Formats: sequence, C-alpha cells, structure tokens
Amino acid sequence: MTHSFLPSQPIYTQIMDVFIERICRGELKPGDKLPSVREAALEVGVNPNTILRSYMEMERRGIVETRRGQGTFVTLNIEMLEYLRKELAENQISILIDKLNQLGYTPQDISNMILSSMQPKEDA
Amino acid sequence: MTHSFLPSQPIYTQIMDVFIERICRGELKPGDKLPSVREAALEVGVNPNTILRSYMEMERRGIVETRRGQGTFVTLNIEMLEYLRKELAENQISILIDKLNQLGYTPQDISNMILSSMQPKEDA
Amino acid sequence: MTHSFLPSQPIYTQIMDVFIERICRGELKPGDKLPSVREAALEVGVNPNTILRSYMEMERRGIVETRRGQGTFVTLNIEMLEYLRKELAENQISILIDKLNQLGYTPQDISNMILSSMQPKEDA
Amino acid sequence: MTHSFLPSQPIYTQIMDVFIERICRGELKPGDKLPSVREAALEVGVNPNTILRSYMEMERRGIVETRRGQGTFVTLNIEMLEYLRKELAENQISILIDKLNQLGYTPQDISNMILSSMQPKEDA
DNA sequence: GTGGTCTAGACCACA
DNA sequence: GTGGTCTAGACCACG
Repeated sequence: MTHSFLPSQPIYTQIMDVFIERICRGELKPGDKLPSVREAALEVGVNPNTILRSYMEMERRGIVETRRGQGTFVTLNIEMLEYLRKELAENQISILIDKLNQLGYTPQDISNMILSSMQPKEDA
Repeated sequence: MTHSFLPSQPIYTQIMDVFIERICRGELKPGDKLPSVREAALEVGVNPNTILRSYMEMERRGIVETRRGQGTFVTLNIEMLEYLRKELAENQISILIDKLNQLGYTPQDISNMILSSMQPKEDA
Repeated sequence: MTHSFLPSQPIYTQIMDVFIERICRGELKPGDKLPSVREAALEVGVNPNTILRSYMEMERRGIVETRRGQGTFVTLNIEMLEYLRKELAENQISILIDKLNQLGYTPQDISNMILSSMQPKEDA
Repeated sequence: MTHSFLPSQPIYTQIMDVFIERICRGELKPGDKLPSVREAALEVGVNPNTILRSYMEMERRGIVETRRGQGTFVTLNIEMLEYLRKELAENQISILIDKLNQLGYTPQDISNMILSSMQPKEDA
C-alpha cells in the first residue's frame, strides 16, 4: 500500500495539460505550430509515442489539428478555445471550492475570503 | 527510466503537506497521535528519516509536539491550528487567482465565475 | 570503548556553535564564504550530512545565507550579527551566574568577585 | 587534523571536576564518604583505575583523604574547601571574561551586562 | 564544483 | 517501543 506521492497521473495527460495551459494563456495562439513529436520528446525527455498520444488526445478534443507531413497546429476555432479556457478556469475553481469545503469553510466564508484576496489593501 | 517531469517538491515536504491537510480537515484532532516514524515510513514506502524530517519540520512550525519515547502529537494550541487552516485556505486561493489571471481573466470575471460556481449548491 | 561521559550535545549543534563563535569573534566576516560542506566534513572528520545540517540550522536562524551551486555565506545583515553576539554573551553570563549560585555565592559576592577580576587588567 | 568535538580532556580529570563541583556545591560535605572506587567505576561506566586516578589527584590536592580499608572522604579542612570553592568560581569568571573579550566587549560593557543580568527586571 | 534530498542501516536516549 | 543522531554513499539541481 505504498503511496507514490510523485505524480500518479499518466505522463501523456500531464504533457497535454501543459500544452492546454500554454494555449489558454495565449503563449500558443490559434494556428501556431506545436513542436514536432520528436522535438518535444527530446525536450521533455520522454518517448515520442508519449508525446504523440497527447497530441492525439488533443486532436480528439478538437484543440489541435494534425496535418500530415506538416505538423500539429492549434485549432483556429476560436469558440473552441474560449470554451476550453472557460472549462479550465471552472475546473480550477470547483477544485478550490471543494478543498475549502473540506477545510470546513461555509460558502459565505469562501466568497468573503476570495473577494478580500482580490483587492489587496496596501497597508504599508 | 520514468522521468517525473512535473515540479517535484521534496518528498518530506509533500508528506508534511498531507499531514497538515489532515489536521486542518479535522481528521487528526488536537492531541491526536500521529503514526510512529517507522510505521508511517512503512505505510508510505519511504525511509524513516524522511518521515522524521517532516515531523521535525512540523514541530519547528508548532503544528505538532513530539515527546521522546512517546510519539508525535497534534498540538493542543487551537489558535495555531486556526491560523494554519486559514493560511492553507489563503494559499490555495491565491494560487487559483494567479492561474486565472494568467488565463487572462479580469478580477471582475473571476469574482463572477466564483460566485456563480457557488450558487448552484444552494439550490440543489 | 571510550565512554564520552560528559553531556554530549549533538555533533551538528557543536559544529554550529563553533561557526557561530567564529562569526561573533569576527574571524568570519559578513559575506565571507564558509568552507564547502564536503570540505568542512573532511576537516572536521564527520559526515557531510552532519555539516549540512549545521549549515541548514544556521540558515534557518538567519546567520548564514546559502546559494545553490555557490556555497554558504555569512549573512550581510549586521543587526542579526549584533543580536547574535549579544545573545552569545548573555548566554555565557547566565550560565556562569547559575554556576556561582549553585556554589552558594550571593549576588553581592558575585558582583564583587567579577569586578575585582576585571580591575587587575586595567593596572597591568 | 580531525577535531574530535567530543570532550578532549582526559576522563579522569572530568570525573575529578564532577566531584569537586559536588563538594563545592555542598552535595558532598566535609567528612562525607565518596563512593568506593569499584562502585563509582560501575556507575560511571569506566575502568576502576580511572576513578582511582581521580581520587589520587584529589588527595594530592588535599581535597579528599583516603583511609586504607575504609574509603575516601571529603577533607575536614574547611579552609581548604573554602579556597577550592573560591578558586573554582574565579576560574569560571576569568574564562567568561576571556570569552567576552574575544567577542569584542570592553570591560565596561562586560560589567554592565553582568550586573544587569543579575537584577532580572520583571517587566511582565 | 556547490548545496539538497533520499536511502539503508546502526546506535543512542528516554520511558 | 518512541523519537533523534550519525554514517556511507547515491543521486539530483543549479551554475
């Protein structure tokens, strides 16, 4: 019953998440070319198949498009990207809220804390 | 030959974080005994020294008290625990807000999204 | 088979104390580099981990600063060093006073003895 | 050039010092019997010869008297004990003053610090 | 090179 | 039994 502590999520998922974050943050814009499978594999230090799998999964979800012989590109479908960005944000938010619930905070507490976190008063 | 890839915090820190979460969630209450160093080491699959280090760090922070020959116990200092819980919550919140900022959301967007994430729970 | 017999403080603490004394006496000045962990380990004849531990404890107390890949340096924070020097002196003094109390000397005796111990130096 | 860190003074001297302190503190009074050599050796975990040597050294200095077949006793010579007590105290004091000098304190600083250490103001 | 983490296993002090 | 110190040696991250 040994925990691993180190990331238990499959590596290809982790890699995908990194690309999705880059896309949502705008580091990779619609139409931009992702690094080639081999290139990314070297950079990240994993097997090219692992990279390929994350590209395929992103293609399945409509996030990227693969063009034979040319490479993999961020989709030009802006709505898709908007949706993705919103989904990412909402996931993060609901994870946070769950955690705070587990810590025993009420919804009221939570919104107070969050709101006060966003308007940092400059006391000093 | 598996690369770990994602930001790998030291194991002893991760272990500490797990215990802190358990304490903040109330799974471990003030005065409760933590598993012995050796026991936890077996359970988690790491070296006893690694567990010891996380216990010592928690002791240094006043989260647990350790009594030679008896064990390690959650502090009875309730204020400390309250502080810890709040700190944990605020950290999580500020991490979230950073991420959402990076995704290009304005403070206004963020509070809207968060508030609407919490209302469904009241209806259901 | 030699018993150590007298109160044996942990080695890493003793090592720390030696460094602190050197710093307080000005042998190691603000910004000076401490010997590398491995070097000090050889010199002193202990395991590098033991040296590391004393360095880490000094860092925790703000006495030294450690820069990855570069080394460990005496803090530039002069106030800290002043504080340290004073603390060291006061500790030594209170230890002495305790001992003299145990020997049955009254505060009056003690100050007389100390004052007369210091005057000869002025004459000589 | 390995430091030892652990007490470098000969064991028999350390043992003697412990007895002298006990005598000066009045735990062992004039005429009291010291433990037998064998007894003390067991208690302390050293060779009986080591104990014997410390007893002999104390006898040489007139601190104890050994009576064949009866044991070793604290001297009845009160002046001797007074002298011993004073010597012990003055040694400790001069050691302290040396240390404080090395830390860069002036005689003036030293007497101020010591005097203020002895009249602990109860602020709280 | 530097510091830092981790393991394996010994040995100690306290109770 | 408990926590705590120490060693030997591997391996990592940073520069």
